[in-house]
Amino acid sequence: MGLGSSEDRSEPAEETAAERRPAAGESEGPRFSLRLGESGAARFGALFQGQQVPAGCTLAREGGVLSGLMILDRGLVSLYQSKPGQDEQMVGWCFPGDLLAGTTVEGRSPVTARTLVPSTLRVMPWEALDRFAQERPEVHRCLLDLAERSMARMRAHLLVVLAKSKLERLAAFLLEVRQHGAAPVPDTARVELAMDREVIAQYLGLTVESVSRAFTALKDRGLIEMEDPRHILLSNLAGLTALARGDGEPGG
Amino acid sequence: MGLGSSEDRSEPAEETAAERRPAAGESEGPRFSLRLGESGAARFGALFQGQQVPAGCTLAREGGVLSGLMILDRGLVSLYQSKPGQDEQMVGWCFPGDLLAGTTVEGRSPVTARTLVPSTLRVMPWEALDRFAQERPEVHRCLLDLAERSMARMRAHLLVVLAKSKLERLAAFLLEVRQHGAAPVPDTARVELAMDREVIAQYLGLTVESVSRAFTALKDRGLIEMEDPRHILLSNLAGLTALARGDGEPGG
DNA sequence: AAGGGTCCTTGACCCAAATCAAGTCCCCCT
DNA sequence: AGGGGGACTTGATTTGGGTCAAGGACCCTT
Repeated sequence: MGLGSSEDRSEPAEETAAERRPAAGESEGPRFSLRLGESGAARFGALFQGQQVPAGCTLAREGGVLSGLMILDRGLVSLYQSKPGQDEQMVGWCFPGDLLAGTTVEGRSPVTARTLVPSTLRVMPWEALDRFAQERPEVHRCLLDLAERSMARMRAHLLVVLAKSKLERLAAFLLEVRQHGAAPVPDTARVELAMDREVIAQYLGLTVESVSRAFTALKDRGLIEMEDPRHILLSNLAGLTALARGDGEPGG
Repeated sequence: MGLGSSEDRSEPAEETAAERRPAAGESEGPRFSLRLGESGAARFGALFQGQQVPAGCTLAREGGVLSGLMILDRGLVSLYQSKPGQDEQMVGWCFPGDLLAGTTVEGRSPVTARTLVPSTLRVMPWEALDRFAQERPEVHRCLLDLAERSMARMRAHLLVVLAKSKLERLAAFLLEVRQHGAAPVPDTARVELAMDREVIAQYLGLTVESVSRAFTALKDRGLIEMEDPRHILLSNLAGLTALARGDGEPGG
């Protein structure tokens, strides 16, 4: 039960740190940048327990105690905040390399975190983190970088939601997914959506119907093609980017 | 010019660190919590240069290099991000105690920061911070706390903007201002707005007209009274809170 | 006191997105 | 293969907030 939350969840496959310890610089290692140098990075990585969890499982609950620092290594996690009264509201996601659970460093999670796809977590219990930090204080600096990354994404999200139309929002969303997706080929303009329309709608501050119409509209404008609802081909990246930035006039 | 940005700005009154060094625990000291213990806090505070800046001056520019860590000690700062094409979009504020400029720790500012009222900044150049951190590595931990605080506020903002109506947004805004205002009396339900309707509108993702109508609507419902546009009496805090949370039905 | 500016409010109208209501497609289950 | 259900799309209608256009209140200047 080394996971961050002690709440109910489907059974994650347990693995020891030793089994998953990466050699320094190996591609299997954690995907966050460490700035600790080779040996430091290897040792930091080794302290993490890698855990695999299935899709749809809750990693942290809003207000719940976290037993350690969690970093997402592979997969996709969505973050929710409860709206008193109604159901919960999605407020963001974690991509591989992100600090989980809204990057609280100790204590209680400010959000509920749930996997959207099967994911791998690296978990470092607080005591281990403290021990490591005494030896390599730069760890905190590096956590700050991760926090900054989260904030940058939140600011971008806020910008989209505050100032953009339905179409612009969806375009921005697709580009964000493409950017942070696992796709290693940078000019591959095909994204796989790990989430359903409902989740996208919540993220963008729209309704499911509006999202669906926005997809259709983008398709009609020749900016995307849909193989199926979850597989989108961004056939006009430049146009999509212009639209997302809000400077592209829909002249037509 | 020890200020964070080397850009043009109105002349801030320069003061030496010595003049403003606070005694440990003195009320004049920096208002952020340090977790460094008394002596540590005092030394950290002493390293900061206190600087006073007038209202309306730009402390950091998006993409601009910051010469040091800035923490807002008194006053109010708004943060903007540029929307390519159009003018800039407000994305948040800093209240006293907040890390400035979206809490980047080194390098370039992700946002433009501008004072809304005359403010006091504490500035720590990077070199001084590094020196201090070698001696007291906990500083980084404490910066992480500040970052977490920023993120919590951003999440709350996102929640408001994603899921709430005009009235709910304004109610949430008023409560936020009350909470973070300088008012020392917790049950005083009177807030002074340091910003005009335009800034409020940008923050809430509305237009000036909608904000104005929302003020009027809150007044008509007996939730607030307006002495003048900048001085609001929250005459029904419970009702306002219920509205902001979205669970209060506007029955009537 | 008159004039002009800025900020705020109000009114009339319009439009983008929400809501309500069917469908359609696809997958899974038996 | 047939049936049921969830996810997605589409259509019709409503509505909340945007837009455009006047006012009003206040301040600052002369």
